[in-house]
Amino acid sequence: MKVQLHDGSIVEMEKNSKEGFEVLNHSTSHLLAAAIQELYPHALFGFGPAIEEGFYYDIDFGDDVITDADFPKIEKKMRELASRDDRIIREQLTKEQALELFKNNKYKLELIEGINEDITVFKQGNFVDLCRGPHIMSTGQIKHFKLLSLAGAYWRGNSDNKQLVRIYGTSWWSAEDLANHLNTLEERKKRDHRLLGKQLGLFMISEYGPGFPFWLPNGMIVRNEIENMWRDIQRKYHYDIIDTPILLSKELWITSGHWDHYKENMYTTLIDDKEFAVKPMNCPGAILVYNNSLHSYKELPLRLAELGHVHRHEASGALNGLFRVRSFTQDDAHVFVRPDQLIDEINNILKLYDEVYSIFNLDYKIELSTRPEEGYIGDINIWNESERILEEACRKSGKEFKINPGDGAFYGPKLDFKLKDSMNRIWQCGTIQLDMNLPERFDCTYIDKDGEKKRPIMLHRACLGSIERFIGVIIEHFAGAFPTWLSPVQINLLPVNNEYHLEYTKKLYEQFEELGFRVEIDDSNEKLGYRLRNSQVRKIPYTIVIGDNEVNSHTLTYRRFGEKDQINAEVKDFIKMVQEEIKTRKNNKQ
RNA sequence: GCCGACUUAGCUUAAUCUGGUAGAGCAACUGAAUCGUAAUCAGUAGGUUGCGGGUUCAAUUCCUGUAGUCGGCACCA
Repeated sequence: MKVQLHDGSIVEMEKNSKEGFEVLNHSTSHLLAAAIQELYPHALFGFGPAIEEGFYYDIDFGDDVITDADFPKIEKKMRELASRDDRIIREQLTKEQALELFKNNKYKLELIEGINEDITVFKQGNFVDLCRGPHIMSTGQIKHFKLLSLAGAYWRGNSDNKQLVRIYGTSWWSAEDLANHLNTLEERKKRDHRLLGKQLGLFMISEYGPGFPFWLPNGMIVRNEIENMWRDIQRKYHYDIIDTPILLSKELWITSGHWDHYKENMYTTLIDDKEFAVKPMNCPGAILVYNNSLHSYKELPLRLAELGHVHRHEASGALNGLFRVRSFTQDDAHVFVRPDQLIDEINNILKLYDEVYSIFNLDYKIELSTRPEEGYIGDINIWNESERILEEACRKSGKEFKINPGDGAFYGPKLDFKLKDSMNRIWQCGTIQLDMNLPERFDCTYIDKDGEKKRPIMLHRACLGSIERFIGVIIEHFAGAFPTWLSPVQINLLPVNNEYHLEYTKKLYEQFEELGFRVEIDDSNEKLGYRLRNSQVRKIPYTIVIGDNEVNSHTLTYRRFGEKDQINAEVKDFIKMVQEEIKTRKNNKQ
């Protein structure tokens, strides 16, 4: 494909590359704007860029009201314009020419005022847009697109500005690619954890507690299994487990600095006329535990882990299933280390994270955020040294790694862990943050070899992040079909005939229950096909059918979720297999 | 919080545009069929149409307020 750039040159580009896709979508956003201009002559245009999986355009429709019911009409106009195959023509303007051309569009004028380089516009038919490109050569190449949704978006991303109407769409080179993409969107919808959470009885959110999830029995099993795994991991990596109060005095939050920076997101209450706050973070609690006793340099690193139940007042519009809630539990830990231990400790945590993410078959990449230019606290030598250590440790991990210069918090550099799920979506879950602030504020110390009091470095680390959110992620990652160790029900026993085969089935049930398997019998008065279907709908890992053959041979026949194969097995072999799967927390993809 | 849309039985939804006693499928319950790998048949029950106010002879339908949800935006020290 040929592409025209900002400087007017025309280059060859691979159609199916990321860049090629972006150019097509960017040009499609112009086509959208051109169609809107014809249909709604008073509309003013803001930004219209390509994004990861498509494009959008921000538009001020004035008094016209647009709904997604208008999409077919707009798409039709877009097709009509595309069929004219207008050439897309780049023109370079002086600032004065540009200001004159866009004199009726306050948004473009604002943009032009801010441009110091060459100003270019791209024209197609009657439509002209301030744009630095790149674009395709003519509109006729735009054939396979769809408008997807409509949303409000602040002009230039600033909530003090007016909201424009943002129209999202996606554009592809072939009908097949478009269909595939729409399929993926459908598949993601089917996997939506809110939908599956309802279908599988995992959790609920009541209108009496927006953002405060309830765990239903099935979801509680998943959650408990994850917490058991968490406990095993903390033991293995030599963490001490603690628990700290949910309500603590306001004074503490003033000392920690949270009150100053965060109070609008904190829930507060009065106890005997004294102000208390519900913890939005666990750090101060952990520090009180640390400061509860005197520490020798020999005790470090001291690793305090906590399933910390925190509450944060999130804006009502931000709430989203388990992904964004007001009450959640962090798999939190605070590690107090001597500077000379930092490198080993970071490696220890990286190893821990890798082990946990592997359990769920989640690949990940790591990002390092370094010291902000201004407003940071702490010794610059510690900053430099710790950034070097973090970078070195990450590079050695062999994972995809990136540095975000200046993105660190004011109190220390951090690592973020971005997980990639089975639908290629990225979720930020884990973090490791160095903190040079709180140990100072709370005067944390240890007694060093030389008998002097020294300041430890504190590391905040959460691997899953929020348990609630993480469960949301894996519901979608596994499409609700949990690995055996996590499944609310692991085995479903179906007697073919509820009279003749029930006795043997019950014996198996008792045996399995004795072994700690989560097992059910479905002897309801329904045909086998009906009960089997139910078992599949509930995504139970093993469905076992017991009929004459099994009763006579003292065996069982099982079928794995999602598979057609019927496997006849000795009872003891089946037990061994399932036990192994649970013990090793085997995931479905292994 | 902001923009927009939505809210009907446990769930999925029809009727809403054009006002006239809310209709179905699944699930539940009852009965019959006892069945070998994704839905057996018949029947019963289930609704102050999110909540409040208004317009109207009459409101699920129109207007308005409010809560929640959804899509985004902003936010996530």
